[in-house]
Amino acid sequence: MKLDQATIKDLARELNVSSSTISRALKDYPGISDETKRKVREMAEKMNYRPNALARSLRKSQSFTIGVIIPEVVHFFFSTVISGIEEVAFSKGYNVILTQTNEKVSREKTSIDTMLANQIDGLLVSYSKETEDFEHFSRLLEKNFPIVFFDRVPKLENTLNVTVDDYQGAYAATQHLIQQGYRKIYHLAGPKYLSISTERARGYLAALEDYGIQHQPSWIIESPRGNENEAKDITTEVLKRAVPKPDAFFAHNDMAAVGAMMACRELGLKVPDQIGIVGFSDWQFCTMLEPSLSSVAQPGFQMGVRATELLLDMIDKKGNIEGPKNSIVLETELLIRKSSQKP
Amino acid sequence: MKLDQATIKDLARELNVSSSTISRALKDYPGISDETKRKVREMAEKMNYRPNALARSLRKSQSFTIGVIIPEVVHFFFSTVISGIEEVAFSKGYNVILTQTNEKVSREKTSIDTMLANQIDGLLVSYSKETEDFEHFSRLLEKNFPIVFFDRVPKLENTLNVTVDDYQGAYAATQHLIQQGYRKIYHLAGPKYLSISTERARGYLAALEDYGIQHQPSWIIESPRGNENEAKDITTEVLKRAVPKPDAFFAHNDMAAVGAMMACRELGLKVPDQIGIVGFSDWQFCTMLEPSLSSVAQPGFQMGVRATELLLDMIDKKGNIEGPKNSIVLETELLIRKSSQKP
DNA sequence: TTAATTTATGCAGACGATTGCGGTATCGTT
DNA sequence: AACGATACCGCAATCGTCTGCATAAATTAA
Repeated sequence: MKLDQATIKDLARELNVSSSTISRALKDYPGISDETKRKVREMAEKMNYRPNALARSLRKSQSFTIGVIIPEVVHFFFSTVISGIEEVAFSKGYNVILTQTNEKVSREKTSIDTMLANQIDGLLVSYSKETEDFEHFSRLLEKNFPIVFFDRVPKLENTLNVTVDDYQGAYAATQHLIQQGYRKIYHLAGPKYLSISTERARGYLAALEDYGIQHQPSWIIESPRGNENEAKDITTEVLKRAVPKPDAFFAHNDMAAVGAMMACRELGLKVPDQIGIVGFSDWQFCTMLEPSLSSVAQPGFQMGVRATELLLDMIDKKGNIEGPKNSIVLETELLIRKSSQKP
Repeated sequence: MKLDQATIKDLARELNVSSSTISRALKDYPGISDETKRKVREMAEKMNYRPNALARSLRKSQSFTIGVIIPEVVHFFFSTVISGIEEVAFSKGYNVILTQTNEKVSREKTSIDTMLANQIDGLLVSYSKETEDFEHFSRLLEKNFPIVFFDRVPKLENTLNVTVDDYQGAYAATQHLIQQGYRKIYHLAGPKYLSISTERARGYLAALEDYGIQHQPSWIIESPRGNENEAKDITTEVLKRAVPKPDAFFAHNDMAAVGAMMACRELGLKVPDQIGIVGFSDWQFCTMLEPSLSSVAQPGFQMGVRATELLLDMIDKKGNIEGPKNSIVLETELLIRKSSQKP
């Protein structure tokens, strides 16, 4: 069970040199003869030596591991972010330890605790929907612990964030609906305390304003959980009772958009003929649906990449008094498909 | 940047006792007075002491961390497995470090290496599509290193596996199509060297045989990558040229099923009226499609749970000469939706 | 030939937590 | 008064790796 790996000491004993020599030879330090280095390397190969990362981390008090906190892996968007993160981290010799919070603050906190206990060098965070108090983050930030937030960013001063331009994405989506001739455009919004939600709502409203579309507060309907069933129920209600009757929906995510689509289908309303729909995130299934779902694509992989680059940068220049913190905002792309194009 | 955490020594200095006492007090060992324990706990609280998991792991040569290797997080199925894994692991005080191979053996190997360097106590593996040689696993298995394979299991002796009953699931799906009156049932198969693929193909064939359906080898078409575009192309070809013309498809996964559905739509063939379709895995989008896609559901969460339980069990009874190895096969469930029900 | 360098290696003490083995009080017993 | 039993606690080594400092040998300079 325990695979008794050879240690530096074993190599030392075998070659009749000190463990310091082994250590230095393996790291190709100066002051060790080429001959010795060669012998050490050969023996290491022969004995199948693998360094003990724990011991190394303990000694150097740096673990070369970063922690990643995300709400849920099932979300297509987050899974692409993960790929981006791993890509950069691995290429720079860092390990990634990942946990999902399942949208629970409690899990978020314990995860951070165990990650810290494991001496992670930095943290990438997209916090849970439940998180309204950021004390468990600010506590770390005060001590200058490297954290980069992505997608969902906290209302804190002086944090490094990587987001997409939710405002712009929402604006473009809404603008597109308007240009297609839709007028009574309702918005299926996300939870109010998530920055991404409010940004998307802002963009939506701005577009309506800019195009002089008369609207009412009741056009924004919260669909906090953002899954298709919830959205379907809500949309059905709206389609039945709301005045004026909506002729389009801009949803804060694709699941909600699908919910709206399902509601329309059940009520015999044709998409896109009678009702236009645009979602957000460009999940895989968008192109599978009939009609295919227009959506605002977010560069998940890119987000992972940029966030990790930022974080590793922070970690590297530890001593360095932090320069100007440059948060990053990535562009979105509106993908126009059938669900929002009037024939 | 470095959040100079208080160590046991700091507590010891502060309280004028030895570090051994601190260690024992915190672990509530006998032989330490209640008074001392109280003081230690208070001081630990006050100084915000967090044990250094690395040091502990090094000393105990056990890291309380398990490694998880999966092909891709984007796969709905795997993301649910992950949740099951985390659930059990966390509840038993284990950490999880996860990496995706992106279906590449090379990544698989390096991941295992760094995980071992980090002294993981065991490994949960679903290997990549590229993996045809299992030497990097058998090497570890020989040394009795705890590994549990899930979903995709290797052709090796004496391994612990957790799978779903792919054969049965495929059989049920095919049987269902037959009972609905479909006769020319083609199979969109996965890569031949994946056990899950061959099992599903076996179940499919068995059902055809049992119901006395005449069939040909050409009815099984490989769609190795298993995504919707590949499957769509393949299916289009088949629908145009194959003799006899298929009246149903049983796909080895849902993406391929969607591809088939898209092909039918483009060729003006009605699902389920003219063509019946059943997929595998029950991705989220199955219910979103029109017509909704029948699929064989796999208990991903359960699989994660059981696999982790098995693994932790192995880890616990390390010394124990292993008893009979009991692999686990979980039941699938055929979810009948519109795509396979003749009107 | 001797002193000054250079080159190659070893010693020993961290890093933080754990633990076997002892040591010192304190108290009760005979 | 002397002894053993308890109850508490400390010493020191250990896990595997790294590294500042010292040391020895080999080389060069003077």
